[in-house]
Amino acid sequence: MSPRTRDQIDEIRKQSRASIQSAALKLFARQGFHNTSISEIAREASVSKGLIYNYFDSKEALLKSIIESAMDVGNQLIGRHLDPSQDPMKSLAEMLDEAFDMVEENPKYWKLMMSLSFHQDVMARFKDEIDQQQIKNIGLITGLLERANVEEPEKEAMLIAAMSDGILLHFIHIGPQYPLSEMRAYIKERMGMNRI
Amino acid sequence: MSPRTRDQIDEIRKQSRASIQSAALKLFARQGFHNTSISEIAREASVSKGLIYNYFDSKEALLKSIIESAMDVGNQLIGRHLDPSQDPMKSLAEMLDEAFDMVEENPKYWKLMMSLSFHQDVMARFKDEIDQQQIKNIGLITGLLERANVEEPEKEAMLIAAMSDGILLHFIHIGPQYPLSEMRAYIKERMGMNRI
Amino acid sequence: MSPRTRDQIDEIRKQSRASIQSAALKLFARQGFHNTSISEIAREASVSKGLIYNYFDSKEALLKSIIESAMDVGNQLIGRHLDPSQDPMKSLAEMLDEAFDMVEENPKYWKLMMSLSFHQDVMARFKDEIDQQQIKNIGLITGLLERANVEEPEKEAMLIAAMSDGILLHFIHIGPQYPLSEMRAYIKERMGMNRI
Amino acid sequence: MSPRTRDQIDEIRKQSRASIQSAALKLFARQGFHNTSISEIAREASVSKGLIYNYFDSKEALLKSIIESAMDVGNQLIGRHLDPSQDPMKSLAEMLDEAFDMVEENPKYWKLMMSLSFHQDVMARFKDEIDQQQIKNIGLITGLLERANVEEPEKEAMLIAAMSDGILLHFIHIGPQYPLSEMRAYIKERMGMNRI
DNA sequence: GATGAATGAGTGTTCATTCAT
DNA sequence: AATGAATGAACACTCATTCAT
Repeated sequence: MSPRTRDQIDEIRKQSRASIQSAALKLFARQGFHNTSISEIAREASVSKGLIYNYFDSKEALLKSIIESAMDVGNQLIGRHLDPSQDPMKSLAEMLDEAFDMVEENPKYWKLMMSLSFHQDVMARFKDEIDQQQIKNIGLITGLLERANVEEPEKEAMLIAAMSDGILLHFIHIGPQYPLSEMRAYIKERMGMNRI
Repeated sequence: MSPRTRDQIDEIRKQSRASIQSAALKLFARQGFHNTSISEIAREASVSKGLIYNYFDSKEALLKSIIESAMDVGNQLIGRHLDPSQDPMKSLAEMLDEAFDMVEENPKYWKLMMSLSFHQDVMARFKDEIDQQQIKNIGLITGLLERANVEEPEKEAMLIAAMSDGILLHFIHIGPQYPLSEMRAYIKERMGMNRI
Repeated sequence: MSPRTRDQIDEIRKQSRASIQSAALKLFARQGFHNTSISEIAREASVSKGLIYNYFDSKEALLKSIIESAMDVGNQLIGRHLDPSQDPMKSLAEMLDEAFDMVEENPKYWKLMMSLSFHQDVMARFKDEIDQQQIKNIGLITGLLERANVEEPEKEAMLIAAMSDGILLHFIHIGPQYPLSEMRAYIKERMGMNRI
Repeated sequence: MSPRTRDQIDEIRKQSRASIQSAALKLFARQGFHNTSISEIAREASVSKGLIYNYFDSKEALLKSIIESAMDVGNQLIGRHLDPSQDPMKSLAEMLDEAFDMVEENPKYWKLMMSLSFHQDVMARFKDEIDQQQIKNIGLITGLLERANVEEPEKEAMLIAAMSDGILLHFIHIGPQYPLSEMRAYIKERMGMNRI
């Protein structure tokens, strides 16, 4: 009956926060943000409605915390494939592989993120960051293609980016019956990433 | 003194319907279906709330009418270029041209539709219908590519579809500075539609 | 093409008014006042919504016109059975018969009227009149029973009134399978109106 | 600091529920179901609109709960007086006494319920249930009268039921100056319940 | 006399948020 | 740290009523 230590309290807080975020993500991804109520989240997390407001200022703040604590994942993909000592087409292929793997492993999450990227109200402060990342990606790919002596490196880069996003888009919309692996292989062959 | 003629009434109805649909599309695309209220649509269309229900049974019926219109446009576009007496790659090139023309001529509309397609709260209701159309369209393009003796006609068809949607997606995010015309030309060259 | 004569116009007006009232009564009786919309009445009368307002100031005024143009029917029943030269129990029996006949012939109408008699908002100005009529009826029956040397004429009058209204009430609530005729015969026998 | 105990919560819920039901009954009876808004009920119960939906799924569910409560009371009243070892006419007299007592002790409540029973918009929803109960009750009284060797037990049962409801109806219309006690005594005498 | 497009106040219902405990 | 009763603004939708024709 002695009071909990600070460490115990911190641990409890951390777990409560996490289980709320997890329940919210699950529901947001399944049924959208506006179509998910705080009551549902509370029920899913086996927690009272009131408790959610102990940890998050509002439903929107809860969403933002989810986005923020996961945005890094995407950001880190980029830097991992800049090794100038490696064959550029191989780098490109690996980058593509990793992106496809990520989406394939957690399609619901990326569906949610894509869907959210069109909500101006919620995403206002993230849109810029996302656009930046997009432009940076194109630039990076262009650089790789230049090193590979491709003829129109920028257009090719944009085409590869559009193709990849288009395929992921279709995968996200159509779901697991979309032949993601085959398309991944086909795009690499078709765009000359298998030269080695 | 006498009531309006049927023709007058029909004209009035047609215009009211259209302006409501247009306002609704604009708002649905900008802020999502669940996050757009009938009041907002009414205000945007400069019309009373009640009038919307003279023309559409429900908010959802209004949405459906918008989506069905867009699907019709897409369906007709493809149908116009299936003439079996013509060179299939030429048909494909014309199809692509017309699609890009449409987007270039009315970018706002297609921006809205594309944006709308990411709102899963919206698309859940129409997923089946849309999937059907997607499959049919892929099938038609696959048919053209078979006639053109392309090696992997189905994968190539899916790649072309993904590419088009990917370009459109980027156009939407990046805006008017996206080199849409150049990409159109590059695609046709890169995908072998300039053989003739 | 000559303008209609005044007589023709009057005839048209009269018929339009009547068909609106008739449609309204039908619907009010079937589904209640608040649950019947002007649109439904217009449809039932094969008339435009606007036309109803040419003839009646409001939905409530339409209801009042229906009640007023029919209230007389009930009021007239009373006076017809006061002939002091007739055996009082026979008068009573006849009065009862006529009341039962009326309700049996048009149960829906009387159901509506009873139902309305409890709506203070609509019936405010009719309630008093109806209550008056009730009290007058009791007084009249008491008089008849005194002439017939019944022991407790006022209580007996109130009992007969309560019985009659109770039976009609049950008939109205339960509908055509209620054995109205048998009950009518039984009450007359049980209350001594068959002495003759 | 700690959340309320379950007992405290149960007590709060019970009281809130009851005050909403009470306010609703009052208004439904006075002005009908369709003509009473949830806002009015909330105002009458000094409670927010939203709270009503914490306790009742819909306006109709609220109505149903009110009617079912009243039907329970009626059902239990009859059940209490069916002891087969007792003189049946005495049972009947006691039943009647208790019913009149109930009305006399809480005239407002029964006034409301009776008034409610005339709103066909309300009763349509419960007609079947109520008819069932009515038939069952008539059957039970008929049984008592058979045991008492009354000549036409079923008609007599229906007459007693009609009489009771008729008296209640008059009591409601005429108000407190209606001689309820005298009528009760007179009925029992007149219908042969004082044989003992 | 007659029409029906248009209005907007009002309805039942939902839900993010607050707060006493 | 945690609860859930309570709130009230917002929502989708209905409908009596108006008015230009």
